[in-house]
Amino acid sequence: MAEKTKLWYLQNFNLLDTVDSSSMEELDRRSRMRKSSKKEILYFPEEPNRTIYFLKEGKVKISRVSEEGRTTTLQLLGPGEIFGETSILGQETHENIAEVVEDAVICTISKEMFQQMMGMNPKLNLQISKFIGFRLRKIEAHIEDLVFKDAKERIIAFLRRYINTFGKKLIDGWMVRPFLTHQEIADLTATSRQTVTAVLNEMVQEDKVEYTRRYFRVKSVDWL
Amino acid sequence: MAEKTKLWYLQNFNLLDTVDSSSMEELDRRSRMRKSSKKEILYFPEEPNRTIYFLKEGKVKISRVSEEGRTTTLQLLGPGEIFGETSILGQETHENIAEVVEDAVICTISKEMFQQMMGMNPKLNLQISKFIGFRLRKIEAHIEDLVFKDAKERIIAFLRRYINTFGKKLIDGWMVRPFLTHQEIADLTATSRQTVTAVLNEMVQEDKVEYTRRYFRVKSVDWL
DNA sequence: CGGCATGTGTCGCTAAGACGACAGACCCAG
DNA sequence: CTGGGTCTGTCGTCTTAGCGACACATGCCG
Repeated sequence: MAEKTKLWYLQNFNLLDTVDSSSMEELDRRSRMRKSSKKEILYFPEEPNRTIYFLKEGKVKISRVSEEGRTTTLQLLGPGEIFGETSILGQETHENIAEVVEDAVICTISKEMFQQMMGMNPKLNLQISKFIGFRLRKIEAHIEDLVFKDAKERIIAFLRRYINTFGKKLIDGWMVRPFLTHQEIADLTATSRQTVTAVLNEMVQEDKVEYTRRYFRVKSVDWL
Repeated sequence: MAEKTKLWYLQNFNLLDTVDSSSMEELDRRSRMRKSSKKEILYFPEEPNRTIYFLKEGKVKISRVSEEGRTTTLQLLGPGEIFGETSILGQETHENIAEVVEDAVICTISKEMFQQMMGMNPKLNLQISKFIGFRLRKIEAHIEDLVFKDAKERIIAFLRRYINTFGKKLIDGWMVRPFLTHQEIADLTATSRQTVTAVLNEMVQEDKVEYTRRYFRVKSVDWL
């Protein structure tokens, strides 16, 4: 099951790879590219939602802030992912915040143009459907984590995903760089900064892991 | 904001209403209808996912069970709603359990047929997109509740939604029937049965609410 | 109509984990 | 190279809510 999902994911990871070259060119023509640096906010809740974003480089986080000011991060996105896809699902205003967390290169295209392209290109249409299905599953898995896992398990599950998505495999383990702050991990896992610190250090004690502010290293290959 | 969502929801509530009559007939021809009684399971996790379900009457719950046997309910669906829509989003096996919780009348159609119809009918296509967007928002709101609200707030928020969706307005309040068991509410809100009992009785103390095993009544119109 | 299964009400215990506080480390900008 | 802002490590405290236990109510079915 895990195997299957992984394969499926890899096959479908980069939406744009599977689009035929003529559409690809059209997309290229019709979209705009820009660079955004860390801390830039791409959209806020309540803002009109008329654009699809393709993240080429960097990282973007999608999050929510409660009325009392608490923050939770719904997703951390890397190169090859898209976001703002709810605009093509009839959602007229944003409900989340999109913030660049690592200097990014982003392509944008208006939902109208994109919908037009989808209409002419069944393959693209299919890809987008699959992508949305994938996102739905991801969100439901997030709920499952929140309900069934305790804080420590959530943090570890997140680290696994993070390493798998953004890390590099070494002979003797895995490495990710740059690493996140404890607060960022806390927001991603709905825990507190202090708990993240504690769990991380416990893993260091157990000699499973090593980290500084710059990198995070897993000392075993099969920690997955 | 809440107003808008409500309106939007009502406009789009019954997917089938907005489909033009020729497609409607076709759908009617191609789908199968059946009755299912309480406790019947429509699908389990891991089962192949090749069908769209239209719930005409009754209630169905979509839930998950953890490895340790804990249960959480992701959604409680009523007449006019559809489920199993992930089949058209490329999800090949189910990840949730669909169980009838109130005797139901359900139409089913194979995903292939439905996709074919969607291809020929842009209006239907649009409706389904909106529906999926709506579902996505609902799930994200669920996460927000889990992260930001405490047990009591989640229970109350759920009761509001439940009353709004399934209740009838009275001169002096609202009424729903039949009512859920405390355990069912607990599963829906990721709390424990005892906590639900406590919260419910606290509301009875405060004279806001009245209930038996058969019905639940809110004693004020503006409890919404 | 009586008994058994299922649901409710209420305790008291316990643990998880949030939070504030504060010291010390780190790191970049000036 | 140094100082201030940010991040980390560690305590102790406090609250929330889950859980087991058990008595009682309800109601369904034979």
